[in-house]
Amino acid sequence: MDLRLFDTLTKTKAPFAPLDPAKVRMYVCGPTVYDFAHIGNARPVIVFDVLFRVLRHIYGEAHVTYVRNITDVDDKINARAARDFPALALNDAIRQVTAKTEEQFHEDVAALGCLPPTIEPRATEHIAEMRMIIDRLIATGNAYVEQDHVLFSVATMPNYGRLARRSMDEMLAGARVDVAPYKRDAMDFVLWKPSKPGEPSWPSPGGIAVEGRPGWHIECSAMAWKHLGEEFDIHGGGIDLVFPHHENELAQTCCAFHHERMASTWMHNGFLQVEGQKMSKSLGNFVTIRELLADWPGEVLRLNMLKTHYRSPIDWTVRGLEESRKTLDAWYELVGDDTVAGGEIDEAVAAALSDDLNTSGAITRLHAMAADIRGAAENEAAQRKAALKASAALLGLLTQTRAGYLASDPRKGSVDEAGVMSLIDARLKARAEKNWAESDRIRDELAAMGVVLKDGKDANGQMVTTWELAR
RNA sequence: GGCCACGUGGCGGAGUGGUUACGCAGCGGUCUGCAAAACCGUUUACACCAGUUCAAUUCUGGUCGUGGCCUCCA
Repeated sequence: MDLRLFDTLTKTKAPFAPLDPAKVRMYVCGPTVYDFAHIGNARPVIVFDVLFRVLRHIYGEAHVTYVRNITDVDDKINARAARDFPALALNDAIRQVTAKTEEQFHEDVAALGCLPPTIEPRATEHIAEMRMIIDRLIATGNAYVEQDHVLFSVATMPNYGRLARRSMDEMLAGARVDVAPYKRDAMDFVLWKPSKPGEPSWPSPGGIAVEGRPGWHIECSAMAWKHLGEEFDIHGGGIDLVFPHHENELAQTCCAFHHERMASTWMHNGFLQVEGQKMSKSLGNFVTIRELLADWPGEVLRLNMLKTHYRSPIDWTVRGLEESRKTLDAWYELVGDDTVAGGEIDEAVAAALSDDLNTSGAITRLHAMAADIRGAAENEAAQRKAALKASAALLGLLTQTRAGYLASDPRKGSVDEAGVMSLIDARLKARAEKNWAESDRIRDELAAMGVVLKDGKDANGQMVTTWELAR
């Protein structure tokens, strides 16, 4: 399985060769924990979960380290803490906000079928590493102290702008940033800044007397360095992070450790729109994972996300979700609960995923595999079901039992199952007596409850009626 | 304003210099007491205009449209 990945830095798809195949290392920028994650936040989590699974498949579970950080130092967190816990001291309030939000995030992404990362570091636990990197940058002349701030001097980094593919002139031409008085150059960015009274603060680097807190970009440089080293294999995140966040991380890490590269491959997922419009609170189409999970099984959200290639923009629509649910309903009905374990992963599925995570290509192949099960003899069908499950699992799909999947459908709770079953029995009885009027009346009654009947025959030719919720 | 990405049939969405993507929906059929489900079959495409080529949806240029970044938003 030859993995090829698209690298944002070179804008080309290239064969992936880990620095050390015994220790494949990936870093993905995680959430800032101040509120429920929205469906746009879910995209990188799901996309890089698929990559994590593919890497584990190729190199072995023990040989892949996936680091996804939690940003728990941030102005928005401070604001939220002050708003929600006015009675507490700010630092205690912040802990309340970050602990609660982190737990919600973990619940949400687990429902989306995402594996926990190998390591999930918190920014607040890596202040010492940030100070160390900042002091190194000051020592090398890449950073300077001004009015109790530490700033990165962009002019000292000849390649600055290469990830975002823009020159300094271009950036200045389009800049709408106010140049702060402590900046020597308009493009310089903050590594460390003084804390306001009551805000979280730590002893500052660079010999600054007052306490302060880190800038955003330095957090990721520090956490990636601590857990993955000076150079590692894959750095991922949303495309909006390319500039300035990743550009600045790259500058910090490369200058501090004297490397040309930070990560061998930079990967960025595309943006998500909702019903054809950009998601924003003012448009009222801001949709959280939690809200979607109230209407759809988590796995439906996952499949819906993976139908589109990760670099393409995706339009998140109810119509698309309905289609995704229909597909999963059918697949789960097909494989059932009695699938034998240890199925072989289909080569075409693996090949599609190794081609820069072509998830739609892989899903196409899953459809074909499902069709093959329908036509197969019973003993062969069992094998093919196992293969379908094993192959889908590489995308984190069909990882549950059918019962587990059905139970994850929030609509299920709205129906009285025992009542439905007794109505079905009554209808079968009426049918046996050829009382079609009564049979149809019961069918209509169930339909009014949103229950659709499916008549079939079992192996002995006996009439069997199953039901599902209206689509 | 500067930089960048993308535009495939009713919808979603791969891919390719010349051959059916696939899924959903629709339509026809089998089955059924009638339906539904299932199964079989099937219509519709490559934004626009030029250029390169024997041949372009696929390469090049332009136009229009959509989206992203430049405002610590994935």
